[in-house]
Amino acid sequence: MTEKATPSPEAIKAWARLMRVSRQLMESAEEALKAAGLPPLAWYDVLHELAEAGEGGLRPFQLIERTLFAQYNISRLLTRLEADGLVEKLPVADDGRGQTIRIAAKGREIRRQMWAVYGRSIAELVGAKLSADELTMVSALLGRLRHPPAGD
Amino acid sequence: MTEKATPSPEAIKAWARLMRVSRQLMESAEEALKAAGLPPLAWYDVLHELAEAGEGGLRPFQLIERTLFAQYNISRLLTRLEADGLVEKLPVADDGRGQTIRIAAKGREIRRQMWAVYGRSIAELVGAKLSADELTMVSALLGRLRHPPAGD
DNA sequence: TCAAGCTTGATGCAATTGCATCTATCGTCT
DNA sequence: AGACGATAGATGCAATTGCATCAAGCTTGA
Repeated sequence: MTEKATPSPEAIKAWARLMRVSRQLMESAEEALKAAGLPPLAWYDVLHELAEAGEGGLRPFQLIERTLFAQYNISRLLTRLEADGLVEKLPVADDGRGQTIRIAAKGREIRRQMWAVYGRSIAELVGAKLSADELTMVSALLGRLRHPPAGD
Repeated sequence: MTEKATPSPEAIKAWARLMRVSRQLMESAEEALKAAGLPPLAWYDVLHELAEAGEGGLRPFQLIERTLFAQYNISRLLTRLEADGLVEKLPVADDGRGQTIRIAAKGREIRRQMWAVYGRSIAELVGAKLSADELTMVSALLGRLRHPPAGD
């Protein structure tokens, strides 16, 4: 496990699998959403975070931390979400620069509809392919690849 | 492991980890290439396939099968690669529609330079985090998520 | 208090992606 | 041969992304 310039064959294979499978799965899920006439996955990620945050909402920079999207990406995504009435932008009292984003009723509804499709994709693409123990093992191993690493 | 509309918590967690970690790792690798003044990962994928194919080259539709890129994406990528002198487009004898793409000497050289950086990323981001056995396990588990599945 | 630097979020512009469609050629069937 | 559908690859146009930069507000420190 020492740092080397040239990766082991096992590392190369794991990397290749990871890249290929994740892309394939993501595209499948994306396709299912599109087929249902629903917005793309990125919207779900944001709506999910906002739904979990509740009425207090979140600041855009918090969304950036949680979703890993780029700043300009979030900025424009929020513009679209607001234009569609899925979120509200509220001024924040103690910081004139900032704003608080709160999910709107329509946003919760769209998120619900998206989850019906997205959740089904997850169940079919992942839940149906591996046992609970195997899924837990995948999570644990992938967790150690994060930065910072975590094994939970 | 029956098909359900609502995925298990284990499936959701594994999915989330997979999406998040793969994106994070990809971005790290991409960033390393950019920092080295080298082209993006997509170029590597194509050059890699072409290098493996050897002098015979590959048809664009074969590249699509191997890399999972969209047709228009490959078409434009090849235009750029050719413009940079990394590949050659050759007419193919028995099919007037098609062409054969062959990697050029400069393409091999760029690929070599990219691998120096990319390989290091893989070694650091993956090879240094998990043992060989664990990496093999990751590959096997992810392999079962492919379509079609494979466990090798 | 006010200048200098940092943080938050937006935006102009170029490059890329996605979608739909197009052209050209091929293969097949009559 | 000729028509019809399928396949290979390119491309116009709209949407999105990435990069760099900007404007506005905050914080600190002399």
